[in-house]
Amino acid sequence: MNILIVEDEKTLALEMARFLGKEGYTIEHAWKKSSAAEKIFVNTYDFILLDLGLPDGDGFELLHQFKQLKDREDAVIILTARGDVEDRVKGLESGADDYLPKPFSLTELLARMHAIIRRKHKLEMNEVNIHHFILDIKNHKLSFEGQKINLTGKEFEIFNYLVLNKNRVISRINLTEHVWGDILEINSDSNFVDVHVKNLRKKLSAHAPIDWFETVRSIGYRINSSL
Amino acid sequence: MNILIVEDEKTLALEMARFLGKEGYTIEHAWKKSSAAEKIFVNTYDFILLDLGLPDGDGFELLHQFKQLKDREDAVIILTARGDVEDRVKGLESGADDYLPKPFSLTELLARMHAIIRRKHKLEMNEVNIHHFILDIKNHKLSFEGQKINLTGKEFEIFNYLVLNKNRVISRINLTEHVWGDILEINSDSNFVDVHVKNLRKKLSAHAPIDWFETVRSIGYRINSSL
DNA sequence: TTGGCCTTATGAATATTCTGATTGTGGAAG
DNA sequence: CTTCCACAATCAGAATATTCATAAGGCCAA
Repeated sequence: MNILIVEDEKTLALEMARFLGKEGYTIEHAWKKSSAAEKIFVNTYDFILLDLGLPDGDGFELLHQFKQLKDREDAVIILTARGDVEDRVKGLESGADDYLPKPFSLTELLARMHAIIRRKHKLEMNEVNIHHFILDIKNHKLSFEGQKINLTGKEFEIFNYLVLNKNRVISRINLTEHVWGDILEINSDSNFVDVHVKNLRKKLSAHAPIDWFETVRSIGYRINSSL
Repeated sequence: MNILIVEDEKTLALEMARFLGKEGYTIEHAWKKSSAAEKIFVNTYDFILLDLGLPDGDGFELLHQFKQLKDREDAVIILTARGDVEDRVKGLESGADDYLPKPFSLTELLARMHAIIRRKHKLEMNEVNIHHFILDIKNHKLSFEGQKINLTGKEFEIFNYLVLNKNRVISRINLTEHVWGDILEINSDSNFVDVHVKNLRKKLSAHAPIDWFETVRSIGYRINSSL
């Protein structure tokens, strides 16, 4: 999953990036409203972590601009100084998904993010069940009938993304965007996605047939919930 | 589906082409108003993505010219710099189907396109029901009473195009244009359309009679919604 | 420095598309 | 009613495109 951190306080931003990076998220920064706007218009993110007090403008304006965009799924979490009850209300009314008063613990941020994922995908827990495989989003674990399956970082991210978007075709480009983030140059006719998918499939199919994990030729991949 | 990209900024144009290409669309470019006009008069497209600021003229003029043509179904999406509220209003009044302020994310462009398809064909979702076959346009999936049917790319495109234009006769040329795009050189004394139609029919008729999938002799094909 | 992971490179395997020849068919002309 | 012809359908194999599989090299974190 890819995240945009909009935060001018660099120490905090780096700390967040480091922490979330270790959790397997792909991070991008923006220090100012202007650069944040550019990024938001051009890319899509799974999460936008938005500080309201930016050097060159109000974060609310940015949120407002973002909300004008249609068909966007990005979850927005507002970060701001404690006690601004005004802000909190205003933020949520403006369409933010959650609000986190500063200072906050990174653990709490993560918990909120997980909660949002649950909500968005209508999950009871931070687990998804696919054909008897159990994907534990929170703990980055995958198991099959109690048996643990060790996936590498990229493998997990790919599986995670495909499972959360089950029954939809996910193009390689889309997958790349969300798993690798911005890195895709215009060139990049590499096959790293295919390689990871192949390794992932190998690990999965060691436990059970995975005919529900389809290749959609010349487009991408799709995981079907029902066969 | 075939798309005409009218955009002079080549980096952006190529990026769009690459992205949409990988999503299964057939792409054509035009860098200038003049060449765009030529193409628009000669061919028909499913989508025309129109940048307003062209080197040799105003994109509006082009849009205007296009709107003079009758019996054209091409959807037009205007691309222009953010904040040009004038342009926005003018564009939509001139008969564009949607408006996308630059910069934009490719994912969003795709979402808009799907939305337009839905709107044009009065669909609730990106699905069409034909005689108990369910065609899932967005996810490149076809099924019959729960049973999945595997179509190749061309087969899917053909079926898709015929179904969206059901109850109309579609000539081979028309079909070729939309499925294959510009590629048809003077060569095409071949019967590749027939071959794909035949294969498609075979896969369909394995599930149910398809007397609603007619051949109109010396013209082309037609799919009837009611029998 | 080591071990695991990610990426690149390459060729094999597979699926799809196209070609060209051949057979089948509707319907107009006689 | 039959014949004939242009067009459509069918078929199999060649050409192409895409994906899968394997392995090696590089990078990063411990």
